[in-house]
This record gives sequence, C-alpha cells and structure tokens, in this order.
Amino acid sequence: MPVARPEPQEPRVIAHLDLDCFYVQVEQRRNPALRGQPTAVVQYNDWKGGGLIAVSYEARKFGVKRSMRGDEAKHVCPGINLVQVPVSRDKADLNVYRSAGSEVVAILSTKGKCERASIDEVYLDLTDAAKEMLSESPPESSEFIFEEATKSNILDLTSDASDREENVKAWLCRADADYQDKLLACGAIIVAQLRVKVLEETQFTCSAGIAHNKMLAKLVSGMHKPAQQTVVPSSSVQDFLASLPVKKMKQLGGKLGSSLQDDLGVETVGDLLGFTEEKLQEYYGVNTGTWLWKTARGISGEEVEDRLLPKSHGCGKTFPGPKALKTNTAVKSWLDKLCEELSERIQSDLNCNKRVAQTLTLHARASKENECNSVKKFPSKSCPLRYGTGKIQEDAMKLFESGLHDFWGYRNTGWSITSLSVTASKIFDIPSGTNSILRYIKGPSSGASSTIVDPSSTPDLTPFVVHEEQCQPSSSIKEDCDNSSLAKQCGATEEKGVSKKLSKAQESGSILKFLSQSQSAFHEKRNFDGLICSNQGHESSSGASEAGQHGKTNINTAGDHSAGNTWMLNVEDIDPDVVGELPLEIQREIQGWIRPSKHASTKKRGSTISSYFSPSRR
DNA sequence: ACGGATTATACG
DNA sequence: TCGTATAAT
Repeated sequence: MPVARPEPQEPRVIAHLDLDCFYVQVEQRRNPALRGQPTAVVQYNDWKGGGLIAVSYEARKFGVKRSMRGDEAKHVCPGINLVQVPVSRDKADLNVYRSAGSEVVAILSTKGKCERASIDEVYLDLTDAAKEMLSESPPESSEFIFEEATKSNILDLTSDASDREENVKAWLCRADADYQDKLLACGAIIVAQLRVKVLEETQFTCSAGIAHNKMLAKLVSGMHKPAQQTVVPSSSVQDFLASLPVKKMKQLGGKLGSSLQDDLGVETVGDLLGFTEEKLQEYYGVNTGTWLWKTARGISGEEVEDRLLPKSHGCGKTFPGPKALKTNTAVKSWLDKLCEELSERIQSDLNCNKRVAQTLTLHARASKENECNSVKKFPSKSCPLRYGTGKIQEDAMKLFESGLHDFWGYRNTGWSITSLSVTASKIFDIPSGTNSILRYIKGPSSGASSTIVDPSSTPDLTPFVVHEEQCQPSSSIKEDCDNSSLAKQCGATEEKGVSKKLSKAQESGSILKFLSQSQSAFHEKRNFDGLICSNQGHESSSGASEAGQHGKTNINTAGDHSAGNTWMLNVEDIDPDVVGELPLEIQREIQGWIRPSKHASTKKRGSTISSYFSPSRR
C-alpha cells in the first residue's frame, strides 16, 4: 500500500508537530482546574464508564491507557478526572476539538508549507524559512539562541549530563557543521519558536520532530513527550533505524509489519537492509517493495502538501451488541441524525472555506440474524451529493436500502446494523474569480428592487423554472469560521427569505431558471447537482428590513460584503433545449459543467449537469 | 461483539 | 470510477 515517491535532491527541512494528549488539553483549557491532574477524555459514559480516547501524562503514570474503559481507569487511578466528549443528537460531537485543531493550524501555517495531517498533527516544510535564517542570521554568528531550542533533543547527542543544554546550544551553533545540519539547526530554532507561539496563543503544548523528510520527522516527534522536540541529523539515521522495531514505523504498524516479522523474520528496520529491492518487490509488489527498501535507508520523498483543511467530512456511530439496529425505522432515525450533522458541517465548510463536496457515501456494518455467521460485508454506496439536510437524509436512506438489498442477496433472513456512517468527499474550492453566469442570479441580500445586472445586457431566461424548495440557503456566514460556534450557528439554517427573493428576482426576469425533473428513480442515479451562488459583495441592500422577516436570528442577509454571501441552489436537471437559447458565452460555460455520465437519468438522453466545480476543469 | 469516530491512501 | 482494504490517531 505505501508507495515511494521520487526524491527531491535538495535537502529539505521538515517538521512534524503533534499536540500532546490533545483532547485532554482542550478540556483543560476549558476547565483549568484539570491542569496538572490525572485526566482522561471519555465518550459514552453509560457502559463501563465509557471508552478513553485521550489520557493526560499525569494519568499515564498510573498506567492508564487509551483503550481502557472508564471503570478500569478509575481502578488503577482512583483520582482520575473523566471528562466526557460533548454529545449532540445522541452521538459524540467532536467539533470543539476540530476547531481547537484549526487554531493551531492557523498559527503553524504562517511559516512555510503546512499540511494538516490529522485533527492534532501537522507537517511543515520549513526549507525556505531555514535557508533564510541561515543566510540572514545564522545561529553560529548569533549571540543568543532561542531558549526553547536549546532544550531540543538531538539524536545521537549524548544528553544525560547537566551540561546538556550547553551541548545542544553548541550543536545548533556549530560553525563546522555541514550544510544539512545547519539547515536542521535553523529548523529546530524555528520550530521551537512556533511551539512557544502556539503555547502562548492557544495554551496548548505540542511535541515535534525535525528532520530531512516526513517519515523521520514523524518518527521522532513522539519520541520525547510531552512538550519537547527532537532533531534527526542525517548522520544519526543509520544507527537509529538499525535498532528500531519495524512495527514502530508509520505504515508498518499493521499487517504489513507483521508480515515482515512473520514471513521474513525482520524485527528491526536494520534487518530490512539484508534484502535487495528486487527481493522485497517479489514479496510485496513493486511499489511497496521499493518503498520498503527506501524506508530502511531513511529515504522518503513524500512532499508536504499545502493543505490546511480536511479532504472529507464524515459522521458515524456504532451500535454494539444489543444496541444493533434491526428495523428500517431505527436505521432511518439514526441516519437522519448523522446526516443532520454532516449537512451542518459541509454547509459550514461552504460558508467558511468556500468549498463544496461532491460525493455522499454511506458505510455500514451488518450481521445476519441467526444462521451461519456470514462474513459478508455490507457494501458501501455512494452518489452525487446534494446540499440540504433533507436531501442528504433522503439520499442516504436510499443508499442504505440499496446496500441492504445487495447484502441479503436472495434470501432475507433478519439483519442487524452494528455501525453506520455518512461521508462527504471530493471537496473542491469554489473558483474565486468572476463567475459569469452567477451574476444573473441574485443573492439573499439583493432585494428585487436592487438589480445587479444591467437589464439591457441580461438575456431573457424565462424558459427556466426555479423550484423554490430547491433553494437551500446557507446559514449566516458572519463569523463562526472558526467552527467554535458551528453547531449554534448552523442550527438556524432554514430560511425562507431566499426563495422569496428568488421568486421576486424571477419576476424581474433577471435570474437563471432551471428545469426540474421528478424525483423518480434513484437507482438509476439521477445526476443531480448543485450550483454555488455568491454575490461577490457588490450592492448593499436593505438588510435590516429583510432580516426582520424570517424569525430566526442569526440570518445574515445584509452586509458583510467582504465575505460575500454564499448559498446553494440545487438543480435536478437542465433542459438541453433551453440551453441553446442562451448567449453563446453562457452556453459554453454551461457546457463546461456538463459531463457525460454512464448512469445518466432516463430522461433526455445526453448529459446532465453534474457539477459546476468539475475536478477535470481547471 | 468493535475501544469509537474520523481521516487518509493504495489497489483492483 | 467506484468499492474495498489497510492504517493511524
């Protein structure tokens, strides 16, 4: 499964940062009384004290471990504080941790390329920053070395003595070091500064690894915890890896690592050196073979991606043992909750980050009632994602039914569902440039009276028909773009004002209208899609009066032109005949959205609009 | 009958 | 492309 990537020849400076027992720190910040106390974060307190998902270092001293139950933890550490994960819609709600994680990313992304690797981990490519420091204020000629940096752990540097910090300082400042080590030293200083900054601004401590590639940085970031950093000079790599148990390497913690042990007798990474690349390829295929060969030598060309946001959003829940779901209505009820949360999260992603998700996937685990415990897997199913809670719920249920159908094959014995999850993926940025056609669509803040477009240049689009119920306004965009207030703000999501305005705009003849198909056959995969609309901040209008109309608070129709309101217009289908009547420029744009689909809907042979943000087009 | 809930990636 | 499997946290 792992794949080797070509090697950059220039030396890089890569850091991996990892928040220490992150969920615990988040809870400790919320309740400072927990600081310095043995503490763990637990979810679902009802059964055996719930499961631990994060454990403070004080509690670890007592032998408390992740994957213990709350009860066991209490047993080995009677004084432990157990904090529950927030629950909403009867499931764990991780949003507080997600947004706390983004706080950290926001700080770390200021220095070089930054990749959000997980909710509490980040990779940085500090090559440029390190080079800059080396040329402008090299440590060797600097009077003062940032103190936190002198607390670094340098692999290979004997570090037990009382003069440890002096040794480290000396290493960081060595004038006779090679270029690579000098870069690493700069990297270590930069990371130390960043960690202090993170602490100051978020109160979170983190640990870090600094090396020439991701693999090594990650490998050592957890070596000295908490709140410490470790540097890997290339001269130390060989010896370090030689004695390292294979299972400690990322990607070798599972079956592949076990296979190395059991089938090849490889216990340490050093043992791997006894195999030629060809031999490893014989066992594990070309890609994995090469990857293993390079890994054994500390070689990894994997780049730090420039990505601050997750690539997908998922919500799930398990229903262990007696809690397994056995009826369609139970499934529906849970699916509805999961979809509600998912809908909120993608809506927030749209508002805050101007991103749209294209695919909805449903996963489930099921077992058959009596009879031979079939090992059959419940198939995962996916379909184009339509925005709007109701639509997501509807589609998810259809996906479930379709999966269930496959699951039984021909004979329906009873089933029970032990886990359910829905995921939104294939997320793309909304192009920020001028979105020509969108100018013909009025946003929530444009009253019918204020016209965005010049009527004379506005084509007559009357043949299109807007279906109001397809209009799905976003919730307020105002703030919340740290999603700390996500749940709160996304609660007020239904808004009638928009459809009203769309109708008004429709009357005025300055709006693009779409033809809708009947809801028919889902199985034939109607190719639905949505259109993102945004009034890029021109025109100021009558917000206050509008805001009064819909009873919900929190709806932000007016103002905030800097952000621009974003909402979703769902489109079921478009009549190709009508497209032909539009101005050529618009036609071309629309053609761009259209991509052929194997499972095109029964109607109107040919294409359906699939997505405005097709990945294939720039 | 899974420590949960999320995320990511390679393979076919 | 979709669905599956593996892995990490």
